[in-house]
Amino acid sequence: MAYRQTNKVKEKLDHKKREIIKTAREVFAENSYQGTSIKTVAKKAKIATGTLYLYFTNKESLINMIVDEMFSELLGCIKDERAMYTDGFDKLQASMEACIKVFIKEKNMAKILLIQVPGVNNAFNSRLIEIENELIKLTKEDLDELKTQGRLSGDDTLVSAMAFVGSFRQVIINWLREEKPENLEEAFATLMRYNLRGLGKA
Amino acid sequence: MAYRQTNKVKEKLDHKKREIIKTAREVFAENSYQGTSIKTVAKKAKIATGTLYLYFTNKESLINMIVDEMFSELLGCIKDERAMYTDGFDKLQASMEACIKVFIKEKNMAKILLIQVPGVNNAFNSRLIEIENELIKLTKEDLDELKTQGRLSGDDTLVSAMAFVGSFRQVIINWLREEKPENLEEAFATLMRYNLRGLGKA
DNA sequence: TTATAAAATGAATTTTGGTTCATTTATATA
DNA sequence: TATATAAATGAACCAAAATTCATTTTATAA
Repeated sequence: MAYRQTNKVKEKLDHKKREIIKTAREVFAENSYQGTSIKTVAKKAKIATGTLYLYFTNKESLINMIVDEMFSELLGCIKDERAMYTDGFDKLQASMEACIKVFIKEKNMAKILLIQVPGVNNAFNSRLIEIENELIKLTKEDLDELKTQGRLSGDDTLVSAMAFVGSFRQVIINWLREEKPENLEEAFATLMRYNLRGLGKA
Repeated sequence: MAYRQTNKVKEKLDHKKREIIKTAREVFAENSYQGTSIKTVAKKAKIATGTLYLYFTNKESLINMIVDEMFSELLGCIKDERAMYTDGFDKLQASMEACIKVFIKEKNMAKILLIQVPGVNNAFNSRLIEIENELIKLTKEDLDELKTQGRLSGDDTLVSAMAFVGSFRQVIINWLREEKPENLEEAFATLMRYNLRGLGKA
């Protein structure tokens, strides 16, 4: 044999793959999945379109990789943050605080998850919806626990969990779209108070 | 001249245009804007693809017409319902009740407005955002009024208004996507209580 | 009834965007 | 340095979907 991939090259390729993913996240965040073309991603990543296909078998596998990463990144942060508390209300707060932290740090992820989500028509979107539902499920579990402890109003915990998540979601979306409210951290405190009252914290 | 459009024909054309719009709403609601083809719309409306272009200059003008109509239909209902009350809390409730009523009656509208929203850079998508922001604005006005009356907690009314609208939005989206909660009317009552507590109704 | 113009048709054309592949460039070993 | 193989290129290819247009059908008025 006259050639075998060396470590240096392997690292270079890895780095290039990360570069493609990073660029794709930016492009998907601005336009939707259906709205962005592979050619655009390739051009922005400064590679030929054919090169992209050396790293990903097709458009779908690229977006799948992105969603998989976002999935574990976000839910990982949430679970880490929650693990620091045992009290139900604290865990609730921890979940949303983790979300906000990640979204502030990774605005592109927030845009893909919250703005570009829409229809359920392709595999990509249904994965995104999965993340959302997972968060609602976690929230509902906290609420059920608090309810059995008698520390909550008797309302339907599923609806309450959706209201809880939805209120955060809306504020974050507006922040992403038009920088209103300007200070998301501050809004977070307001939101937390709003929802604790809403839940009927006893 | 040997031919001039008569009233009977004019009416027939009008009716056909309505028929196309109605069909398109159904198709756009199921697939997204980008996901539906003109041919599908035409076939479902039982006309040739070319015929559709006699009524709309292109795909975009069709969706624009649809969004324009939804815009006035929904906001019209909201304003009508609000006009029946003077008290701030009543007006708040009236807004959301109007939304829910319209969405239950016109599920296709709800799906297009809340789920099939495509990417950000689309002209008609900004109209959708307009509707959402208009509702938040109306809500904020109610909250400001209530605040000056000292009937509300002192929290930021913009964030509260977003939380308010967002909580409803989330529940309606889940209802559209997976029929959970099953009974939207009942969820509405729960949501209303949740938000009134959240607002710090005094 | 017939001539004329409107309305409708759907196959043909154009556009768009994902994917491939023959060719070129870079890298590693002898 | 020469050679074999990996990696990269981007024009060409292909499929799907938007749009057009030559032709046919329908409606009006003389």
